[in-house]
Amino acid sequence: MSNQRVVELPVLDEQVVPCCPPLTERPLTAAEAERTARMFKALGDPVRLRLFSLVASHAGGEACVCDISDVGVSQPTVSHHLKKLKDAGLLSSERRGTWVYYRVEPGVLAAMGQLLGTAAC
Amino acid sequence: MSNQRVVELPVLDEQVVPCCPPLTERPLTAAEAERTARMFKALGDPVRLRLFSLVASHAGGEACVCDISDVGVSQPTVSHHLKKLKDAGLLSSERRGTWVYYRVEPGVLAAMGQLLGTAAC
DNA sequence: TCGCTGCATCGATGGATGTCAATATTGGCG
DNA sequence: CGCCAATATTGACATCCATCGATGCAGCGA
Repeated sequence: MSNQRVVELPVLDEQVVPCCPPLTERPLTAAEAERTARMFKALGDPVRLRLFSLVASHAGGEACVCDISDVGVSQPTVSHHLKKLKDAGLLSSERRGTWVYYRVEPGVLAAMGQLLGTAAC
Repeated sequence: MSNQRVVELPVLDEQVVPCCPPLTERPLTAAEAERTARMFKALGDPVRLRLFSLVASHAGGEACVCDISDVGVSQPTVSHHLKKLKDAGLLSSERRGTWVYYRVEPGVLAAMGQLLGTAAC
């Protein structure tokens, strides 16, 4: 690292939570819509929505895959959907021994709530 | 089905706004997830999300199709997406003369906000 | 080291979906 | 009535996506 200017790195950390003003405030730009739609799309499947709510409502803020696998589809399918939720920035995962734990990425619920204009306490 | 027990008909009138407790409170049932996912799915396309935000943020609470058609796709595609948003219960439409006006179905934003747990002022 | 369990990845497949051009429909206006 | 503008519908097409069985891989315990 020969660069001595220490920038605040605003760089990478803007893709997870950070989206947009309320939908009712002004029209989304194409780019904003592109990013935001990914989150909605991720929750736009019944199985994924159930998985997400299973994780979100689980005690301790996290859930082992084995705790939430009973949603009526095969194990590979569950794994596939969890990956999608993770790719969309809604969940994160951590392996601990034999098991893998998923938790809701902090801030996501608030961010989506803000989009809907309901976070205006 | 010879059962004569008259149930309260929770049947038809529960499809528009009315969904579920916060995702963080308890896991959604399969049926709840099915209904709810439809809304998220409808917003899970960039073009639809832009159309929705165009309507939602438009002065007067409604927008003529001609006001929101500039989203980079053809006219039939715009019409197609508006129909989907309508079918999902997110928008309603009304024809006035030559033009058709779309508006956000009342309560939807609040309902989705509640799902995300952010309506707890 | 071997085998078992929990989870992820791969490859295939049927069905859903976004898109457009062409066409139909509806209403206003001469 | 006849034409035009604004939307909707139809039909076709390419792509995406949810799903599964088979397989891979990582930890754990015997």
